[in-house]
Amino acid sequence: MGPRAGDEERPTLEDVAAFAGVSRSTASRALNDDAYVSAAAREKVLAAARDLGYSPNQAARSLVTRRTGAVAVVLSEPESRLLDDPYRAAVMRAGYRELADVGRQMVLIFSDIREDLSRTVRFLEGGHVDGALVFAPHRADPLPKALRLLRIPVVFGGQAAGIRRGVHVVDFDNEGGARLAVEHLVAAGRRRIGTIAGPQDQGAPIDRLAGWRKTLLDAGLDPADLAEEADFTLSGGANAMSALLARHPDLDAVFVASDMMAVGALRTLDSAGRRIPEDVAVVSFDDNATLAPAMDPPLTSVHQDPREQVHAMVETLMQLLDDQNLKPRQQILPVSLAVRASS
Amino acid sequence: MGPRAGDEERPTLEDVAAFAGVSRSTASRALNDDAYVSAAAREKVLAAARDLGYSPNQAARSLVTRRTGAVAVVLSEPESRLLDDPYRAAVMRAGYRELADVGRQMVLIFSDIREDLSRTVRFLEGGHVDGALVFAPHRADPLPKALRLLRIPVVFGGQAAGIRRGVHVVDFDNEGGARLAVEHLVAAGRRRIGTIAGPQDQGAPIDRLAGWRKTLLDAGLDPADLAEEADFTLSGGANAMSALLARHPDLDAVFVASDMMAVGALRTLDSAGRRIPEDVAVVSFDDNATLAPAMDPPLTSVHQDPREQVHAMVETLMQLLDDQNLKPRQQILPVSLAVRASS
DNA sequence: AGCCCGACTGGGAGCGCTCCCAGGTGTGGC
DNA sequence: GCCACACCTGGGAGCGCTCCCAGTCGGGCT
Repeated sequence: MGPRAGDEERPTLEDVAAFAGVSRSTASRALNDDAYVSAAAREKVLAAARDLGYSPNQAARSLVTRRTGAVAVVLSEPESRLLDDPYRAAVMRAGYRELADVGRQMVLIFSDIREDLSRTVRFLEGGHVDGALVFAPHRADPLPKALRLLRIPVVFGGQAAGIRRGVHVVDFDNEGGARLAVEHLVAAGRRRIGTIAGPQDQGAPIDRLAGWRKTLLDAGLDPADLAEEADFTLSGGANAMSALLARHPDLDAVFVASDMMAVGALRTLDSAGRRIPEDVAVVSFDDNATLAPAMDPPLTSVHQDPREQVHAMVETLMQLLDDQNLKPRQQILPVSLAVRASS
Repeated sequence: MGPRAGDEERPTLEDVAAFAGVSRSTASRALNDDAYVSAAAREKVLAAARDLGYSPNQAARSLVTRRTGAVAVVLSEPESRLLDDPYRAAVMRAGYRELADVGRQMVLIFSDIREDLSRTVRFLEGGHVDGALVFAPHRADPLPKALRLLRIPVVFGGQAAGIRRGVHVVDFDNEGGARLAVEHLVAAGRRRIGTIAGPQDQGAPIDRLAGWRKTLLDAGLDPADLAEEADFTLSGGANAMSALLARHPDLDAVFVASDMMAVGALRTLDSAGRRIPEDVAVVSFDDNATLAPAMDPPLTSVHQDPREQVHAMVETLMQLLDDQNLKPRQQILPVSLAVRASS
């Protein structure tokens, strides 16, 4: 009829009901497998839906149920990160899968740029999604605060540095992981143990640095001047390694706060003629499945499973959807050390 | 009132209208900046919306407009790919940005697994999105066919190998890119030019292999036995390189169908004691911004800009949304050669 | 025989929005 | 002076669905 052919043919629930010879209500009940539908009716409705190629109009449904079936996954990373951060890629992947498993659709949101904040908030407000999983916001990030005002169910992945209370958080034991790494190095007889830390405006890198420092002190070693901050990128790791090496040519081990930076560090060490692990032992963090074991030498790394984190986050969010008043809880997931040839 | 406090406070358009002292219709017009609203009324409505913290209910809106404002980006890649394929990451990023620029929300869909197909189709049918951008489907992929039946506007990114007609496609000149690469090697005096090809069930790798072969023949060189197929992964590239080297120790150049595989090839060549580019020149495809220039030595690579591709796809989709009967068109984007130290 | 209760069904209301249409007001042209 | 035609406004209908409520039917109890 109109300019667009084919569009108006989409059958509605009414059509299905008529075709099956029942009422709209019964058809709805059958399709949503409510109780109180006779087997015969259910059968007829399902057949009708199949024959007509019916699929429910989500807009209409969510208008009345006030549920969309979608969950936002918000990554508030600097632009550059996403391209080369395999951990975030794994998070996305896991988010998609875990949400699909509970019948929810993932809606990805990148919120790294200034202007994106208002867009992000507007989107979240618009009722497009039932809740949100928010990853690794920065300390300066205004997003967490904005989200709390919205009263939209939110679960954070990784500490929102600074905001710890009143929110749901699923994090790894970053400090404990760093401790594992450094204790491993100490046990191997290393004494000049440096670290390449991540950006100190995020929760995880802060905790990893703290873990390194405390463990050194506990072992009676002096951390002074042995830490270098980088930005989680390969080149950042390489540069930080150069700086450390320049300051401490006698360095015999380094704890790197991410696999990606460790790759850069490895490169620098190689150029500087250091043998790994004979001259300098390297332990990193993330234990990315495609990165850590593939390096030369394979990296000893603190293992954390993004899928496990996301799974816990989704679980919490689902509970939150059922009961908005669920009291805020923080889950700290354990990590382990995958020992390989680099240490 | 109900079990969930706070929820029912969300203001509706009616509330805004009442607050502003106008009718619902006028409020709607003001917010959607339709014509025929007095400046005074518009002003009052906007102020009311701001004061009440109003944001429109998308479900209600799209129920009547039959538009959701969302566009699906479908990646039908094997699971492993996504984690280490920086090109796909760039595509996602660009998709997000380009769609945001035209006021659309990106909804990511991974459709690599069997069971996902029906889920994907159901989702696309459910009216969640206005259209879809579908990337690099495999020859065996049933998705393209399913999508055509839906009559949902779709633009393909990269040839849906096999299906070329009747669909909108934005692709790069893969064959031309391979030609550029090989001609560059020939001009540099190379005579034993191998290739590491990508999976031959996808359009792009097929065309790249064809370009390599034809250019060799045109130069009077024999391509026989000099091609090795791999799966676009780092380790796949490394293994393929080993195989090539074993067959042809006198190889003096290799054209690799992706940056990632080239990284693997580089590693193998290095282990085998080959100097690059003195002994073996390497040219790859993708020219990934974070990968190609960062290698040692930096990679000569065929440059293609994912953002440009996505931009063209979004543009086409927008036209398609306006006019469903737009006649199918194929756009082939040009590529160039970024010459660096590896060749 | 009467009654209750559980199983099942259909109609109506309404979610929050956009669009159509009828109506009102002002301005210009004949 | 009146019509034509812009500009602007409000009410009503209705998008497709879910949920509530009334109602029917048939057994098992007292």
